[in-house]
Amino acid sequence: MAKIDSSSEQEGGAIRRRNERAILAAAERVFARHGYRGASVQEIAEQAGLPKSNVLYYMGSKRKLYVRLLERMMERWNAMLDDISAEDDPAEVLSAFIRSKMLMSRRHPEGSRLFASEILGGAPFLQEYLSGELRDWVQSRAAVFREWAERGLMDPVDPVWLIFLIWSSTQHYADFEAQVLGITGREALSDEDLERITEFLTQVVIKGCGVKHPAAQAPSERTSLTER
Amino acid sequence: MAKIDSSSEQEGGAIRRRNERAILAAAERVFARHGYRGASVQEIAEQAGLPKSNVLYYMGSKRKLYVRLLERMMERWNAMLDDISAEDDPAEVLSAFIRSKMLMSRRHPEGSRLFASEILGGAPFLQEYLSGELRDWVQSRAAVFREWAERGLMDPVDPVWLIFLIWSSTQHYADFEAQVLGITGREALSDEDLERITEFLTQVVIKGCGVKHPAAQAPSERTSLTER
DNA sequence: GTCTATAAGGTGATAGAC
DNA sequence: GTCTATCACCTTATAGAC
Repeated sequence: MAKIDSSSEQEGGAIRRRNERAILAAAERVFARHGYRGASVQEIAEQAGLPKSNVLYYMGSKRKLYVRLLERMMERWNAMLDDISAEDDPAEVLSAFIRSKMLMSRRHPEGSRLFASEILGGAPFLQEYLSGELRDWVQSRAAVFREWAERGLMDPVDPVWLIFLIWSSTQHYADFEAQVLGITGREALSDEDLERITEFLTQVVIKGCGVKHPAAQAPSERTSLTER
Repeated sequence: MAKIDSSSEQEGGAIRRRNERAILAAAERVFARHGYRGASVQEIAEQAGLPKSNVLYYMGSKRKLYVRLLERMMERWNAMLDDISAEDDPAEVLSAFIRSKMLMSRRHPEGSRLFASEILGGAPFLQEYLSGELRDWVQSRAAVFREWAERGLMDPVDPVWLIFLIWSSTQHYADFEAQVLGITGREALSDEDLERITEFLTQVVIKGCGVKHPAAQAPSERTSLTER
């Protein structure tokens, strides 16, 4: 994958850094809302408080800007995906997995929607990533889940469908936010709501997959999957 | 307006009906892929095998065409949403719910993605529907779920989060099809795959929410299969 | 570095020929 | 009923003034 130059080094002045940040934030919103084609550089520029040409000057092209946003989102994603091993406790790993995904929906809803929009459109820019890097990640987790099942630590569910279940049910609160708010009649979901939902999803997944709790072991501090 | 009336007194002749069908099918694909703004009437016309002006002649405007597609999808949705009562068996109702949603993803993937795209963009055309009709539907189901919980037929989970869980995890296979195929390395999901996924989701939800099986099992505590 | 002006082409919609 | 020609506008991108 292409590296991400975080734009903060070298010749980037304070102005450039500030403008780029504003453009990226605005672009994430606009692309998330209208998709790649539906988004216009003009609208991005307006939301960033800059003239249109400035956006193209900094980012090169609409396409490059879009790819850069996708890569930034993939980096956030990767930063979250720690390694696990068959020696870890299934309940803890699954719980941390769900929690970190919910946190991702909470902290980067526009990024999540940008990603969703890209997938919805057939993933023209991400097909390589999906069938390469991400597929490998899923397969390695699946192998661990299968070993847990063999050891009788959980039911022999298909690990891939389980991963999709966790992804979809957590991303839902970012991607379908408009629906969630409309149906619940809320203006926004509170931290407390999110906590309740996280607990609900964790319980359903762990209980639903027959995950055994380690008999004599208190839940140890396992913070590698959770942010902060 | 002189109308050539050939063999059909209904609104629109055979040609019109055929063309409208082609336009609706093409438009659903294009809107699903690129969103409302990103879709062009030109592309819809090409995929329908008609000149651009013809699409606008039949449908009035891009906007009307889009709204018509959303309404058609809502109709399909409504046709699926049977009434339930607290007297029904929870396991059966939840199982049927999941199965019908999976079938919806299977039969109308473009419609599902069109809907998803609309929600992703903030649901500008559907806000009324979400906070009105659909909200009422959810609330009435939620009331039934709560009564089941009070009767001890299932765990006291929040019904709304449960409905979102079922929606998200089933729609995932239509909306994120590109991701699912990329990761699984398949060309398409087979009927058998869908059946397995349906069974998996059903099991996780029913077991995860502690839904009791009606006739076969006495309500006494059986801790051999589920904890607590 | 920053922004105005403009190029080259696509957009939704419509008028009017057939 | 059907389709070609056209409208005014908006799109991305660039050239060049300050």
